[in-house]
Amino acid sequence: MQQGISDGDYEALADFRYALRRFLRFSEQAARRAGLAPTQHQALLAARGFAGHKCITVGELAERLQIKPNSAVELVDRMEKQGFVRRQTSTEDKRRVQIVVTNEGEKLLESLSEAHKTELAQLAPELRRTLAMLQHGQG
Amino acid sequence: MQQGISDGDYEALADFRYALRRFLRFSEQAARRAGLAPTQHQALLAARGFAGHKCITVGELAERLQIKPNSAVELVDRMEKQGFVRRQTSTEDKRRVQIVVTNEGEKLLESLSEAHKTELAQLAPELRRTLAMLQHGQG
DNA sequence: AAATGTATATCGTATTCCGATATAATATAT
DNA sequence: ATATATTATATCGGAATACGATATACATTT
Repeated sequence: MQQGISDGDYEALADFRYALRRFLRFSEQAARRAGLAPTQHQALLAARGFAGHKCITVGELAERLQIKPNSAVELVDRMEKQGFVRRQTSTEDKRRVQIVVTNEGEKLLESLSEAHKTELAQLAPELRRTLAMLQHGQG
Repeated sequence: MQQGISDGDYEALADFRYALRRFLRFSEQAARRAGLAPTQHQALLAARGFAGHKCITVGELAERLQIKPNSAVELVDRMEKQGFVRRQTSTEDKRRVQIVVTNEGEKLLESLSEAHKTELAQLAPELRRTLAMLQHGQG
């Protein structure tokens, strides 16, 4: 069989999506409880977790969040207004704007990240299971 | 250390989110190309992949998509209008409304599911890697 | 049969992403 | 060096969709 979708495949795909949705919903609610819009949380994480501690730029943020650059601009607007990040125009290339996470932002992110690490430990088995089901069938 | 978030944890969490975002974006675009809103695609999948071939109800759909029941109602409204599903009030409990996928819906879902199976085969290693990084550190 | 509970439906609202467009800075070509 | 093209960010109006509050129909309990 070169492709072809079986009942088991549909079920695995559906279960995988369900596990993802639960994770994303947990994440949304945790962020909201912390006073952050979900995407703001993800932006803080993208900034803080950007490889090698370089400051992320607006464009790079857009890529990491898979949104359009103009949407990233608006996202940073909102976060800056609430004091979670600061803008800093790059000295090398003055078109670029780097995003600096404030102490307040950092604090929120740390607490959220602990919760996420815990939650992911719970959900990882189900994610792995459904992925494996898709690839090796039978479950 | 009983918890505590390291640089590596932030990076793993961020990379995991990035992989998820890319998958979700792929999925969105594939659905849109097929003429489906992303959530409609996921609803079709949830209906078709619902364990044991029972017809999914509006409320169960809401649970599988992790949205509120009234949002599921609206989603089904839109899908019904476009001819991807039909409503069928349950005979056992006339409060419940079962969602029947039409041939057209089924056809779209099959083609999308093949694409998703392929794409997930690509992305699974990165998902597994970032999950493992979070739990066993060192990458 | 009255009261309580559950499943779906309706409607106005809010959030956020996007496309189109503008502006500033840099890179390239002549 | 200067005109042109490209890249990065910003602005704004519009569209989609999920939500809360509320309504209705059916079912269950007492």
